[in-house]
Amino acid sequence: MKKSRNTRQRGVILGILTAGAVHLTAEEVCLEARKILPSISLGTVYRNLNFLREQGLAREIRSSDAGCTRFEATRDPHAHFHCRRCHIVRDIPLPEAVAGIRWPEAGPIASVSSLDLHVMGDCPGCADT
Amino acid sequence: MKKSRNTRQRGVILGILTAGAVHLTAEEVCLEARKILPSISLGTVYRNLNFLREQGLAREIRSSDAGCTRFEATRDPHAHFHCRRCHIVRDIPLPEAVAGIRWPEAGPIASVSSLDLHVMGDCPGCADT
DNA sequence: GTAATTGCAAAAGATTTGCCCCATT
DNA sequence: AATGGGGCAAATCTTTTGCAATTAC
Repeated sequence: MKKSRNTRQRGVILGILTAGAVHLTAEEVCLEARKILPSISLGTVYRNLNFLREQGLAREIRSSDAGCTRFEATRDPHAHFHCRRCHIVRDIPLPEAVAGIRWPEAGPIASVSSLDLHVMGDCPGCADT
Repeated sequence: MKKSRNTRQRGVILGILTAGAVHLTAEEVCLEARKILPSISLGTVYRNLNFLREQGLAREIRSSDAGCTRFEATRDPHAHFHCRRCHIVRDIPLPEAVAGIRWPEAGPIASVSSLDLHVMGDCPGCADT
């Protein structure tokens, strides 16, 4: 693994992703980080998000729903729920039925490294309206 | 539903998406379309892809893997397999286990409108290498 | 004839990159 | 001291949009 340094910026960014189960855009991470390091630049945020992703500490989330890429800290396997009305993204448990699938059953797959499951629908708040 | 016209461009684009289980970027759709309509513009391709999506005839696919958005014609529910090496995207059957889930079991969900399941891994060709 | 749609080019976003300086090791 | 990383700005890439000309109905 490549040599890397423990910069203030990198620590802050990882801290932001780790605090709470948030799903932030790069820009949101940057705004958040500026509360602590007012001069951090968006370029640095992107560079670190990519770095953290390569290290396996962060993941990208892209739904077919919301516009741009969001990031989260890597944690236990889980799925994402997207409310099609208010566009909130929430973690939901990965149903056991999914976790238990023997994937090669599903066709031309030699081996599986990860899963992305997105569930689109209405959240309780929006469904009432 | 809004009034709409049956233009040559729109027909060609839908034809491209429908032919074979392809997953193309907007640019690829444009190149393909130019074999038939040499002067079609990328803007028109985007406009039509969005139109077809709103009509429910096409879907966007965004993986956390490959770079940009791909499009496919709407068909029976299925999942997507992404080879992390050659970046091919293939349809795979949606496992029954997933299709059968009672989603409200999964937490704060009032109702579900659709699912996106992406499986990342190696395809047989790449696994040998 | 009318209005939706196209082609083109400019605009808008999102993300990456070059360069020079600073800070971690 | 050496060099990975940061800040800034320019460059890239993808997608959207304004507008005048065109075409389906």
